[in-house]
Amino acid sequence: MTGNTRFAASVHVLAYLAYKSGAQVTSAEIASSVDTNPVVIRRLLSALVNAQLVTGHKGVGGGFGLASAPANITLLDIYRAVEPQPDHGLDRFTPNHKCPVGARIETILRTAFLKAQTSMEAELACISLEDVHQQLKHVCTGKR
Amino acid sequence: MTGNTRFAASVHVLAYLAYKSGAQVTSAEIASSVDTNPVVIRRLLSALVNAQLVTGHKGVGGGFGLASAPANITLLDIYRAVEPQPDHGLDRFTPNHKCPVGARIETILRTAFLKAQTSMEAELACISLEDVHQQLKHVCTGKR
DNA sequence: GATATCGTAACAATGGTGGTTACATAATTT
DNA sequence: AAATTATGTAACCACCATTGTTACGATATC
Repeated sequence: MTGNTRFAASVHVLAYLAYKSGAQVTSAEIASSVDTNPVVIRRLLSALVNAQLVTGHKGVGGGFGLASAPANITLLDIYRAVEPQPDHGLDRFTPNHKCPVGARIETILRTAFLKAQTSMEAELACISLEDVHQQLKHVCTGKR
Repeated sequence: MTGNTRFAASVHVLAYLAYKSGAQVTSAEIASSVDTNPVVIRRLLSALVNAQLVTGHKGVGGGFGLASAPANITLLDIYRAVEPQPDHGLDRFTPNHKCPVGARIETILRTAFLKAQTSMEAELACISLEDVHQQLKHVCTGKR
């Protein structure tokens, strides 16, 4: 186990919206696809609406839909919408500054982590929701 | 906050061993530099010994030392020694397989996460403990 | 006005993380 | 061999993030 399921679930949510292209989809319907509680989905959608990846409407016939074409939404957009800025534990890592190593290691680690993070994000930026949508249609899972 | 402090602390530990080049260093001394409990340090060192990055010796005059030259140890080696294989929450993410999206999204996400992870690890592989050691000596922190 | 739906607070259950104590094991020194 | 020093690791605790759940107010449609 590592990390939370927010990013995975959010990609699922947006993939589902792409799959239902254009329609207004309720949190209950999405929750059924993700197999979780509608409130959990609405929490994610709240962040996604905030990031302007999704639009939501209340009331009868309401629900959620993509705010942009799938080709214009990358996994990095989704990642940034629902994940806090990762720090690899640096905020809880408080070495002894009286030690020459402890005094300087944080700066060095910060630089290294930033490089790693930037590289990972660049990879996520290369994958669009449209790519995911295409794979959804063509991937043969070989399961069941 | 994101993630644990094991990787950051482990890099600190190895940087400290590089700093004390060759000497046998006790877990208590390292703990003082990291500002934590010696048992926490020994837990990390246990993993690092297992990964053959460090050697340890019991008894009077015992302690720990690097198993290789700093130039031969990369941050990726350290990362892999102390962090479990990250899955971005995929093991707890169990969508409804009766839904066409839920049935296929896991495979797609696995592929995407693997790309991102591989990219990040490649970046960590580019930084050696020797690099960190050099920075330790030259970095001007500008603090205080 | 009734109904459907979102938005969000509040709370519980679970599990990971880090700190601490305790103690067995092993190596060195005398 | 006995004392000392240090590792190795189990056990336990406190803390916090994550997720699921209930509840309920707000809002849009019919």
